[in-house]
Amino acid sequence: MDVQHTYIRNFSSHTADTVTVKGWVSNIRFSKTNIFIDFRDGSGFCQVVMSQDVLGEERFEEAKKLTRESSLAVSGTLIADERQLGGYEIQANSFCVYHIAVDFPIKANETEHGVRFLEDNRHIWLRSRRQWAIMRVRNQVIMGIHAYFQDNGFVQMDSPLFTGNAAEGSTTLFETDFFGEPAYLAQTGQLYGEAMAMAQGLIYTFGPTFRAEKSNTPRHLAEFWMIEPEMAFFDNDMNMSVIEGMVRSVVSRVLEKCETELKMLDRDTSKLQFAAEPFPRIKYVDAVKILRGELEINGKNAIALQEEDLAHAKALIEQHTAEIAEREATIKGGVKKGIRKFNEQKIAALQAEIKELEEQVRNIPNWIESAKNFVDGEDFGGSDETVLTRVFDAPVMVHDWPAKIKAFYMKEVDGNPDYVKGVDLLAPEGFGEVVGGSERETDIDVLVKKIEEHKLPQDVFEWYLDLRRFGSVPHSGFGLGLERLVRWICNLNHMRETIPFARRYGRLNP
RNA sequence: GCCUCCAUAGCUCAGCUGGUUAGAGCGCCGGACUGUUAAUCCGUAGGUCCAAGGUUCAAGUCCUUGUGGGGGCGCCA
Repeated sequence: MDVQHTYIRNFSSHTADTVTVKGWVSNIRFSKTNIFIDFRDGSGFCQVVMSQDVLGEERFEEAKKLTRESSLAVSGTLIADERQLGGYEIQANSFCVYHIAVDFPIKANETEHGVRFLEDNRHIWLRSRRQWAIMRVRNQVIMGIHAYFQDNGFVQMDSPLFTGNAAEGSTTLFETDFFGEPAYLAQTGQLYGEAMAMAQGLIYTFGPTFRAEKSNTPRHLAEFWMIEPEMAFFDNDMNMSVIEGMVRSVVSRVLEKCETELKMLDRDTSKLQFAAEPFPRIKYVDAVKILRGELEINGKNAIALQEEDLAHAKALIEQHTAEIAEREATIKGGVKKGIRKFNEQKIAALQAEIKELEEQVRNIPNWIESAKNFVDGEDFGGSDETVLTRVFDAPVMVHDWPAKIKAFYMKEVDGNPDYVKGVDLLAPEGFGEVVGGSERETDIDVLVKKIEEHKLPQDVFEWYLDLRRFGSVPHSGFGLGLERLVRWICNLNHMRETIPFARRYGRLNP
């Protein structure tokens, strides 16, 4: 690629003294003879200094007209400076303005805005540091997934987005008009993936998926990107090995390639460094026992841990409240403005934290009740996943689920047809289900029986049944939610930040 | 779909049991100062208090309905 200017990310390999960069003003500070610009060019961030001494009075006056998000090209001397983010600073010799931006609505500190305002302004919110970092991580997650599968001999396939029927019969689908016939936007490509796996052996899909449920939660989108590998001659244990291998590979790639981004996101990366031993694999029946506090893991009791968390949250609230009172007393005592401001900021931060803690104090008792009274045979709720994963340090794989709460195509556990060989990967820190998969039923008679039991129309599955008529083999696969993985790795409290333009219940624009 | 909280300046919020002319911080604009890091200091401008109806001598504040939003639950990747 041949370009005339330099990208900030390439500064470390840049040899000449002078550079030309093209980009935008992220933030700007004026002093009498210097202007300091937080400059961004898409590839990174760098401080640009414009001095009256260097530029001359006339050009310096021009530079004073720059505003946040104005666009410009700058040529100048590249100076290594450890104090600056990225380790460099540019002393400008000349500059050329493309456009002066007027009244950019988003503040330099995006956390001062409400979520509604930011999402309404998503098209320009994407420019903020935090969103820049998230999108960079997302990019590495995507490339990491491709790399893992490609390196292991998988073939990428695209499954259709229009389907003539609801595949699993359970979820609500978006209906569209397909030349006069009703058609639905795909909620999964799995059945097509199975067909392709019988042709290519190892395949994976990577594409958009649509769910029309009116889910209004931080972990649901109406349009999201799903990765669905399907492996011929793989049983569910091998399936779990693939899940673990892929997740480890992607997470370590992000840790390696996105150090700056994760730092910008203030991510505690120790939580993403898993021990060498395999991710715990626990059967559903044992997960239920752990949840009810009847089974301990490494001396950890799930219910007791929640009670500890609750007590801890309460103690922290008291501690913060005391600190706020103390700081308020300091302010009332009459202090210099700088000190007053400093204390006011601390108080605001503490109050925000208290708000979150109070949310926990409200929620945890419900979670404990829900976990204690969990009914064997039911599906886990969001809070149950949080309580369950709390006793582990790594992601957990829960397998061998009750047949009645899982899809028709899952293979029965040998000698125990009430359970099926499904597996869910639950991420730690309350992020919940990231992967759902299973070994598929291979016996056509069992499959036909299951289709009947699930009250699904057999005729639309005839092509799928053909896969069992001609060389049926054991095979497995899973679905990975890209945005859920990004959310967990970046430690985001909502899915709306994991994708450039979120499409979810109540949000279609911009 | 259910539970719960909320809607006040461009943005984030305060406004107590109803009581004269509705406040702050940030941003904008003007000025001062300054190798600055969310710069700092001084000043100006900026409001149909979500909508409709009701209670009252008096409503940003209380009641009803509607609309929009946050958080939790369900459905799941």
